[in-house]
Amino acid sequence: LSAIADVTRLAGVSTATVSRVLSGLDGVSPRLRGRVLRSVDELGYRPNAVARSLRVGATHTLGLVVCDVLNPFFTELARAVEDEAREAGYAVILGNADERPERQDAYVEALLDRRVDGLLISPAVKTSPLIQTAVRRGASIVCVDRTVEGLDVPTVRADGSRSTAELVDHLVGLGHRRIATIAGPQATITGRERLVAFLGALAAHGLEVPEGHVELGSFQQGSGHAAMRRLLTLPERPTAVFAADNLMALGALQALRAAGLRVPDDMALASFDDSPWFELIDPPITAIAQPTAELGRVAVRALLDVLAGRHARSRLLESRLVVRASCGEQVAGHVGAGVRAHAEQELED
Amino acid sequence: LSAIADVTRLAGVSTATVSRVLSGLDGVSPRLRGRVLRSVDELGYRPNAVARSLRVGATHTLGLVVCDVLNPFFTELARAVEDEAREAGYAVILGNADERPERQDAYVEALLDRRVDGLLISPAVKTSPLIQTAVRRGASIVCVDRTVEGLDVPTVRADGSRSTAELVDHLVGLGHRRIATIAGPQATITGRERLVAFLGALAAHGLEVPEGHVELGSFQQGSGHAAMRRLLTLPERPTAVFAADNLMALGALQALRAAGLRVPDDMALASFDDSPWFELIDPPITAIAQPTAELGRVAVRALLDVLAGRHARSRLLESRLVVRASCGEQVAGHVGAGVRAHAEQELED
DNA sequence: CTGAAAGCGCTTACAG
DNA sequence: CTGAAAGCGCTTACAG
Repeated sequence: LSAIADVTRLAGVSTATVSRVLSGLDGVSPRLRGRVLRSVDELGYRPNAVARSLRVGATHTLGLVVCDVLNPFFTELARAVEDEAREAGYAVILGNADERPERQDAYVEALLDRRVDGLLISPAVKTSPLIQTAVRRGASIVCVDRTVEGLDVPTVRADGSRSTAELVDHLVGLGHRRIATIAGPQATITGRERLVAFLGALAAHGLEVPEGHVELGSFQQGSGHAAMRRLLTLPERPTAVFAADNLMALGALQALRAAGLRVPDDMALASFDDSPWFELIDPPITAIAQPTAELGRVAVRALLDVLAGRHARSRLLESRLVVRASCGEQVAGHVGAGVRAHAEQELED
Repeated sequence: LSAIADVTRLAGVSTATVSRVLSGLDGVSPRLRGRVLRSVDELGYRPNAVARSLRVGATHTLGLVVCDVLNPFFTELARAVEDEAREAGYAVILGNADERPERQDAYVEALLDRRVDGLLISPAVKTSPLIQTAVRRGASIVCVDRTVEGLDVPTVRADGSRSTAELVDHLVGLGHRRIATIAGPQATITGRERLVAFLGALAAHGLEVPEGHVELGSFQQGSGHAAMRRLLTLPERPTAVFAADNLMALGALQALRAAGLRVPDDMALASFDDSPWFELIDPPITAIAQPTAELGRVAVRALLDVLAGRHARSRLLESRLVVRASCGEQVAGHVGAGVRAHAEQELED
């Protein structure tokens, strides 16, 4: 691999001139410019971005640490992030926390060591001393989907409360009274928020949640499977289950299939996070759709704002209920009113 | 952010000593070592990996360029790559070619500029002059899933021919005679291989493929949808369709649903690439499963071999047919014989 | 055991 | 318009 010195030698100019030509600065005579360009071409010279980064103090690289790359929600998010970042001239290094705080922290550290210009994190849990001190030391960080408690950084997420309440209305409207949930980890804001909204909405209908009707999962597939299996052994079985994410819904469905139970007759099922597969299941699965790609794009833009020294707002996008058949016969026109497509409101300012 | 100079100042030692302590080299007195460690701790000093990389000529970072991150196959692959790389102390920068050659090349260039130690590529198309010259200039590259023509680098992929032939046997055994395919791009080895195997297997059964029964898709969801719609308008409609990947099968299924057709009675469907959703569809979808995660891990190990100057073999893993109900009533014991779980054979050496 | 110094490959004031 | 030189933050021979 050739270095700038090879070019200077071949072109008979100084490194300053080579650098100026390649940076597109003017103030270089056409003659020298031509010689530089020809030499660069002949050598196939490409500037070393590592050296450049050290010198200019920026890597034009963003870090993205997600909770679980196997979760389609985060896949789609990552894709949008990568897309938006690329358009702005940034590469992105991806880290997968696998829902484990220590792995998340290891990634945050590795990315910061590599001097990424900014970091996009969907924190595995609500607390992270490491992230706290990183921010205090001046790291540019934006949280997406989830927040870290007491951390003063812009956060981009979708509200889950409202659509969860709509979902409960939908279920109750269809006659369900014993509604269970497979909740996410209560150490995450999304897991917590969805459970609180679920319980609150049931209470608003005067419904109590019996012992054992709140299962705590890990947001991963296996935990959804196990939780549904436990729910099925309950003496007073629920008639409907709300899974707090995509992957747990998948696991729950597998458990229902394995038990030979039919949806929605034996058990209604609804999920947070939509999936293109849901409409192909028989019956199609009712779900709450997040504006996933938009979350990613908005988060990147917020991070770019931070990097540019501009003020970046936190943003709370809307999620929306997509009613299909998995909770029972649909009452015509029942839910339409509450549904707004990805409208958005602000958290702060 | 503090630099090594801050530590030397606080600890009253030279940069050499700080560097030695942090690199875990011995030959530093306990007294100085203690002072360095205390100062590092107090400052929260973390060595700048960019500077280190420039000095030692290695970034401990791998690049991964995949065709399409929205494709679950590549998601799972990426996850395995990231996992295996992390265990070896490497971070991975992810690039998404989105099945577009020019975007792939842009990523390859950006990653090489950033001096990744090695590059894992699943090339969007069979030819890439850029990759060719990169290899000639000494870049460490391993191909995964797909190859580049005439490129002499280790390649890790799964054989699709054998299981595709098994699938055709399965279809013919169930009485299908008019079998169509939604093939992948013929400029990719996987797309080509699967189509060639499909046509070959039909020929072995004495079956011809009528005009219009070979649809060419892009490996992406929309193309599967469009292709199935076209197949449905054919005067002599096929009774079975083989989709050359996951996403096109998803699109095809959506088209069948939209047309109100039942699987397998109105149309049998099988797919290359398995999905956890397939067993939840009614009927469960017959598919060819690749050892995806293993492909990723093996590819990383091959790349690490290259980086270590060891010889790395190309590897051809086996894929396997997973018979479910989407092609018709299953004849008991019919396919079992040909099925081997992820056995493997070598391409070279 | 310790430090002064060179050097990785760039960019960018500074001087001419 | 051009180049010599400093410096980004490290590591690593080299000398003592």
